Order: sequence, then structure tokens, then C-alpha cells
Amino acid sequence: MHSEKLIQTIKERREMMRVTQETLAELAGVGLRTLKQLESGKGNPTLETLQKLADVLGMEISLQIRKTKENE
Amino acid sequence: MHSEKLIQTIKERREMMRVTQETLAELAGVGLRTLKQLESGKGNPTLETLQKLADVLGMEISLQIRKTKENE
DNA sequence: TCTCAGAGTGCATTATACTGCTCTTATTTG
DNA sequence: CAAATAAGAGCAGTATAATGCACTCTGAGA
Repeated sequence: MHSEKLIQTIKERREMMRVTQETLAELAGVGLRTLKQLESGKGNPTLETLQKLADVLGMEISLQIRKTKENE
Repeated sequence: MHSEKLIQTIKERREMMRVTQETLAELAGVGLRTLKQLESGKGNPTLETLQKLADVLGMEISLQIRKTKENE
């Protein structure tokens, strides 16, 4: 999963949960500005930031062995 | 997957591939110091750094919906 | 139309990730 | 033992992530 895709997933998941950036930022404990930048594709977030967001969104970051040559 | 676990996975994968920190750092295009810090549990890497390392290690970062209440 | 909510952006500051250089500490090998 | 290899850590500079504040823009609703 590429960075952009990964970030996009966060945004999609947030929208799916009908949560605003502001609410997610508060719940996750990250700055609103940080989340805004992230979602608008500007950032290169730290693992910690990603983890906090994923946590609130009921998601988890994982590192897996890449399968052959996937269509992605 | 927690940050520590995720980082540990990188280290384990590197060792499994019999590659030194120096070589991995070079191949991935990250500073040796950065990798050292990371593997010794000191860091909070950016997504970009993780991505570069995962890439060389033949791994990929993914964000998935957390399964119920896993034992981890 | 006016208002409000939500998202995106510019600017500035602070914290810290990234990096190189150097030294130390095993561990291995001659 | 001496030398080479690999990993960890201190020090210091640079780049940039994280953050707040204020502003703009768009769409929904009164």
C-alpha cells in the first residue's frame, strides 16, 4: 500500500464513520492542522501520528511480506 | 500491529535476509544513523522512511480494519 | 441572501526526525 | 592478541513534522 493510498484510506474511513476532521483530530490527540495537511496529501506523517489516527478509526497498521506482483 | 512490533518486524526481516544495517540503509536510501536509531527502538519514523525500508525488504505497509479483539 | 459547518491553505513557531561523524562495545577471524 | 565487522550511542546541524491562528471557499439550510 503506497503512502497516498494509505492516507486516502484514512480519509475514506473517517468519512465512512461520519466523523469530521475536527472530531477525529480531538479523539486521536493530534492537531487539527496536522490531520488537514495529511488528508489533503501534503504530509509525511510519523508512525505515531498514523497510529493514533488508525486507533480511533478502528484500524491497524501492519507490515507484511509483499505478495509477488499484485495489481496494486 | 503496534509501533514496536512493526519496527521489530523490520529488524527481524532484515536479519532474515542476512543484510547489515549499513547495506539496508544504503539500498533504502535512508541514513545509517536513522536505521540504527529505529531498530534500537529510539525512533518515531516518518511514513516515508518506513516505506523505503519496507520496499527494500520486500514488504508493504497496509492499513486494515481491526479485527474484533485480537490477541495482540 | 445570510449563516454555519466542514475542509483546505498561508504564516510562524516549536519539537523532533534525519543525518554525518566519531567513539565504544561485542563478536568473529586470523 | 590484533584486526575487521556490525551494532549502539553522544554530539550537533539541517530539514521538516506538528501545531495554532486566521483566512478562504464551498455546500446546505433557514
